Amino acid sequence: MPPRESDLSEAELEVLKVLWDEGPLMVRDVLNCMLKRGRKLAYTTVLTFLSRLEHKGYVKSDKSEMAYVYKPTISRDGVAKTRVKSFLQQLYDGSAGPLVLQLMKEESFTEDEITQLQAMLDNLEVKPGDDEAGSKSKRRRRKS
Amino acid sequence: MPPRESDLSEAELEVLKVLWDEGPLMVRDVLNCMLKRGRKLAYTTVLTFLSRLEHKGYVKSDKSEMAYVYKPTISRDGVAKTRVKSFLQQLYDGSAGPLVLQLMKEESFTEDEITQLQAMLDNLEVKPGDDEAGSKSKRRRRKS
DNA sequence: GGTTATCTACGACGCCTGTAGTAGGCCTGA
DNA sequence: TCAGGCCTACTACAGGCGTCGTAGATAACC
Repeated sequence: MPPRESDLSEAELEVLKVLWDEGPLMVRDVLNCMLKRGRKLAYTTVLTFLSRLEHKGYVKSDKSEMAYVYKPTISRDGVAKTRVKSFLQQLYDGSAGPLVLQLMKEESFTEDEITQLQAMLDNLEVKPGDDEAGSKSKRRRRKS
Repeated sequence: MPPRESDLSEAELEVLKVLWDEGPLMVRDVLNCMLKRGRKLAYTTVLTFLSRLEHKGYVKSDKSEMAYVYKPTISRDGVAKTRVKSFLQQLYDGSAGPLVLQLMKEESFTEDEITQLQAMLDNLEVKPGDDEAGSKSKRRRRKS
């Protein structure tokens, strides 16, 4: 197997984030955003990251006016999904349950998130099939 | 900042997993476990990983009988926590809500997990007006 | 005792990553 | 027209990581 799957490195991800947040940008704009975010680096470093990202297919550049404008080719959500998947695989053998449980135990949530969670849970509990027969004992209350 | 925080690489994590699962082992045993798990590599490669892990302080070795026996110095949970934290930081700016929501949406859970989740949620949802003095944040945690 | 199987210590190598310098091209204002 | 800027292409380099190979020490066996 190849030494390493061509994935996003940490620095590359940061650049992508800027592009997601601020839309298509020229190198200098990306640099400025990074600086604004407390990330100190050189113009050419940013250029390197963008080139590598383009090489890997994560951004596309268009020559417009003076300089190239870079724009992501994948969505933040897409990346998030992929990374969550592989994270899950890495640490929990692919099952989400333990992670969620741990997060619920260790982290905190907004009222809003809690409400949504409750809603999803209600939904989950009723969804796994209409087979009311059998294991209804395990089912928990649904919202009335 | 240093090029990279001295963290666990992917391969090193795999080795650690073996040690967590199987207890203190000698190099050869670790190798055999890895092979059993479908990870093909050379004896010396495993040795390298173990040495690096020891150098980083994640395992300790004791000379017993013929060969060194390696044993983790951190718990699986400890590592999991750290990594979840940094993962959260990387992708969701540190807040767990969005991740949990996404997981709930995309992944599936066992009855048991759902039950536990519900229980935790119930715990989270304290009655209105409780307010543990000076509610500066709208985040909720379980009572500890 | 010589051969064989282990184990450990070192070194090596190529790829990836973070970070940047340099050189050459093009635009612009004096 | 020339100096000063800004832009891109190319090169570099050190350190981490995945993967081993080799050589010396040690134990075990015939």
